[in-house]
Amino acid sequence: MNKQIKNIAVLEPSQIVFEGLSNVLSKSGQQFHLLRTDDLNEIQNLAALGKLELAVINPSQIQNKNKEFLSAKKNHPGIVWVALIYNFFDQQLLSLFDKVINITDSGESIAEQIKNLSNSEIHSNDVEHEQLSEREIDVLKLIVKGFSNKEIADNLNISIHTVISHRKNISQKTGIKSQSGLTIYAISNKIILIEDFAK
Amino acid sequence: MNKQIKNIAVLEPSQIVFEGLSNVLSKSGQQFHLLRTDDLNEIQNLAALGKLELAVINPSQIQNKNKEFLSAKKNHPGIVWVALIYNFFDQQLLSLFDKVINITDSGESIAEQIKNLSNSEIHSNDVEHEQLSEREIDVLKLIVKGFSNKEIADNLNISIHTVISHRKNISQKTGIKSQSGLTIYAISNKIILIEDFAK
DNA sequence: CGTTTAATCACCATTAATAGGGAGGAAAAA
DNA sequence: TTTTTCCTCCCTATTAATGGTGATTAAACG
Repeated sequence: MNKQIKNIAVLEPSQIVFEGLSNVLSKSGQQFHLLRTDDLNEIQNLAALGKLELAVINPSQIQNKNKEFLSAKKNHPGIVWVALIYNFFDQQLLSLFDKVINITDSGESIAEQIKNLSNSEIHSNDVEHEQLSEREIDVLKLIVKGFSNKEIADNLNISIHTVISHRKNISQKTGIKSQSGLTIYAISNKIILIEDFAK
Repeated sequence: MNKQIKNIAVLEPSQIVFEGLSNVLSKSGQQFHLLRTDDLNEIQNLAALGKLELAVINPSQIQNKNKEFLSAKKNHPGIVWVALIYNFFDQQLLSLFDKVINITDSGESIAEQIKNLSNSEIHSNDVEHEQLSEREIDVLKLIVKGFSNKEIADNLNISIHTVISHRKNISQKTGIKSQSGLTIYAISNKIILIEDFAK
């Protein structure tokens, strides 16, 4: 088993999670060097300096930055990209990662999973995530809030036909037809926050 | 400022979160003694021994155990009940707690919030939640999955009229008419799990 | 300077959902 | 035992959403 120090970039907004991860990994018998980062660019800079083997990322931090993330992956194929999740995320987003680790797994399990990740034999299926346009997101937000097409039209000061057009495009792009599916899509993609509803 | 050791019971399934919290609190300048627990009973046992001042709880651990939780609160009025959240929770569930802390807050902020919590001047509003009937929940689950009334009827082997009736009652009871609202209601109340969608 | 994308608007036909109105039976609570 | 709740079913209108096809304009990309 590889006993070298592994350098890991961590993109995670919660200090608690970062420190917990650090603790858990330090007990694993392998040495890790964790670097806390604030964005993808920082990870890319670290990667450019070499010796970075893993990037552990909270997927919320790359949301709506798919292209950026994909290009980072392309530019640094030696890195294993790990999603550390403690929330609901869209499957398409998670599929961009080489590995998904859940925060509720036991410490040993997490350490084991990270230990065993090597930068070989990783191949990901880069699904191009079709982005919604600004206007489509406007409409989606209102759909999710339960507004009718008419209400959405009034709200955005456009014709109901336009709203319907946008809806069609949203359905086509996402492959989701039901309002509930769109709601879940919107929650998963942080287009809306569920807290807004629990007012 | 109080410089005594504070005993805190922590009900949190994620080891990472527990250890991160422990780290963050240890840097606060006040001494805390964290006891990791697996369920409410354990917290009550600790409370019975006295000297327990705070309980930090992941609300998912008391979901569907509202009565148990309320009785624990009643039995141990000296304890401050804190929700530590890193997920979406129903506002009514969170309102059972004396304080809600978000995991994405900075370490200093979290430590500060916990330091400043005293077991005085805490009062909560215990809201009774109107329950949906079994059958209504069956229907709601299918609504949220995006099924049409016809599909729901076929699925449950009842007439479409019955489905519509149930929908009427659900709307009346919850005050929610839109599919998206119901979806969020169902997610918040764990009637459905969002993971089921990300198949 | 074309090409593409986004945003806007339109019509038509079909299907689905909502908002009212009831009604009967079974089971549980008062 | 009366009352209430739940589950089941039905009807009539009205409103909303979907699917398809198309068109115009403006901005952005190359």
